[in-house]
Amino acid sequence: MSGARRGAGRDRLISAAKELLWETGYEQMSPGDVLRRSGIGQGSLYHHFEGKLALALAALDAMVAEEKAAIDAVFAAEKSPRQRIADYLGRERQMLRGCRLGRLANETAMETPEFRAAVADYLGHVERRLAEAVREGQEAGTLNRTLDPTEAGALFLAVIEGGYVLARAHWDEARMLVALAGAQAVLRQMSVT
Amino acid sequence: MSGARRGAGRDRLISAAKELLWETGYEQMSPGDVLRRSGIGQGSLYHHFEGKLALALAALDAMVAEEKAAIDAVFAAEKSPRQRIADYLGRERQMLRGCRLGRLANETAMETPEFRAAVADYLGHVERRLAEAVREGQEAGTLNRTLDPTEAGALFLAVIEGGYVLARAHWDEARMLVALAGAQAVLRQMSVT
DNA sequence: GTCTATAGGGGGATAGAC
DNA sequence: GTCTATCCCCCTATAGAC
Repeated sequence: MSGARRGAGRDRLISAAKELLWETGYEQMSPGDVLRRSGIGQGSLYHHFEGKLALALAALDAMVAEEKAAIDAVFAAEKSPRQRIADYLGRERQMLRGCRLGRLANETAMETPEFRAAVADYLGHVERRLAEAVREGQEAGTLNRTLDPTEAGALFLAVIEGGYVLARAHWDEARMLVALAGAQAVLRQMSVT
Repeated sequence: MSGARRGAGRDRLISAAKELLWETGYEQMSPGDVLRRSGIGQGSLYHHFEGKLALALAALDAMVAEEKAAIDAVFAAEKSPRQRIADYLGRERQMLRGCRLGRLANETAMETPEFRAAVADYLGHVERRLAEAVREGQEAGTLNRTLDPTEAGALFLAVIEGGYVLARAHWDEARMLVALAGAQAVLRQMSVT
């Protein structure tokens, strides 16, 4: 009773906000949209949250947790370092929708510290997992040292995030796939065996 | 007189719109903002343009023309292919502001064909220049063939566009610079001499 | 905790004088 | 071609009944 359980209304608001943040971004997401989509009445939003921003931050936190967990599954320790990176690169994606977190990078809401921190948290997590895998592979001798682990991690992540931009700009998944093929070729070049 | 000359008012509106599109994006740019910044009165905007979208498209076209010209200067033919790519990668950038065109990739206005086409035009132009340089270098024997020209062009562009996302997310230019260092290392790996 | 009703403000656009 | 005045709608938030 005491704070452990949260009402279904709150959760439905967060679910709707998560969908809308991905589909339209923060500025474009109006409280009215959230209410219509969640089927919840006007005042309830302001019972559970201080306002639109607080709701978005709650939704963002949930998205970050989900995406970090999905990333950790891709980077499971039992795989070889090279396989982890290959799986991340070749992962299934809804390319035309854009990265759930990265697509928010240009919203004015990024000026809000907690908002920006959530996006940075996710991207930093992926980048660290990538760098970690490269370092491990180099130490094990299965990846060569042509690229610095940190630089390689940033490179691979940037290709993905930039690939989303290309796919959306041309409205064509193939534009991301070409960039991805370049990254995969780089990974092959790094592979020793 | 007959259509050759455009009033100063129109140009000032476009200038203000160009600034605002870069600073805040399209959805966030209100006609009121444009008017305040340009110092022009209410009705004049609708004398020169059908509405906000038409103004933004005119501003976009101007931005694309400017940026393509700047890109063509970077890819001047008298440079070696490798130098052209290196100059593009190492180009001075306002990393925290984001790519003037690429930052619009996630706006809902991208659903408007002319809007999306402008962004795609710029990005396609850069990608072609990059691929062209790689192909030329390979034919001249100064770049090896570890990467396909098309894939390399997409890779380099995606790293830049993704680098902007990383820099903005962490609010730290260094995050883009690390990814860039990775791309530069890849370019070095491709260099024969 | 959820609802309906409502309010203030600004976004996007138009009217019409000068 | 430029200006001021004005309009309608929706965005964000609050009030208060149930």
